[in-house]
Amino acid sequence: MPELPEVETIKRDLQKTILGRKIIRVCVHNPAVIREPSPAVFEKSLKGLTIKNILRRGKLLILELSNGSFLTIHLKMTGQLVLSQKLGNPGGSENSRVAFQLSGGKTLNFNDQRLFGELRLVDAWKKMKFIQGLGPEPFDLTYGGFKDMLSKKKTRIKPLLMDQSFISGIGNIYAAEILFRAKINPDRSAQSLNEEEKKALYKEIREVLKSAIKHGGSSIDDYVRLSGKQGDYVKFHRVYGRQGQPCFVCNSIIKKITQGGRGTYFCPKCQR
DNA sequence: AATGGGACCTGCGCGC
DNA sequence: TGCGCGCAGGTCCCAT
Repeated sequence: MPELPEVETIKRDLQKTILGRKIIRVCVHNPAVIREPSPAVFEKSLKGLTIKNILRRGKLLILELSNGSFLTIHLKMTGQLVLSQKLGNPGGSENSRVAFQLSGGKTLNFNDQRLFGELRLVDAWKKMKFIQGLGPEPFDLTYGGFKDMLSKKKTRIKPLLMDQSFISGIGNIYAAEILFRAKINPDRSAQSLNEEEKKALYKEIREVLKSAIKHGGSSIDDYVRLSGKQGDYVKFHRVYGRQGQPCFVCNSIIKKITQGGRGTYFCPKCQR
């Protein structure tokens, strides 16, 4: 599911709504999503703690708690965080897997149809293996640094943009949208890009992600914001999911190919 | 180093 | 109507 813009949107939604609230009770409806510690310890340890801060690193959400520990949430493909007035129904259509009952009468539900999602309660999030394997945040990168990173890579540019150890936060939707706007064919090798193309890629990474955050992310399938409402960025998509339809720029037919087992959408005329 | 495939799961849409 | 197949915003692990 969510890539950087969606996770950032949820982070900002959480900051506006649950900072300073206390966790009254935790109900684990499906223990599969609790990766550490055991579900019973997870429930017990969180009870009574206050939410002090909300952070994001790559596609990972991090909730800082009043005793110095951290609740980390990875939504993977179908995870959702939804704040509601009442407890989520574990058998309901929203697939509530964990419910956090908060002070002030609201409940934060972690929903996840496919159970790929991962919740962890840890002492030091920066030491997590997942975090240590992450490449730089897109907005922290300088153009010079990005250029150097690209020049060392022989791999194809689209899978590379999705490689979290190369740059963190970009997934399948935004890799496609960024490459379309930068006019780069997804099959090109990273080191084959010329200066102008590298500049365009750097610029579009920032602009596409920034715009997607501004519009609350892309609601394809399951993604919703904390309120349960959809993000509005899909209307700005130019290629993702548009195979067989005409390019908005040149009217050519948008193609779909497979790269690294993932669908890749692009305009064969605009992207060279 | 790079790439492909499968695994983890559930549910949807499609063709027959 | 029903069944089987392919597919899905992610990541990890193994084989070549």
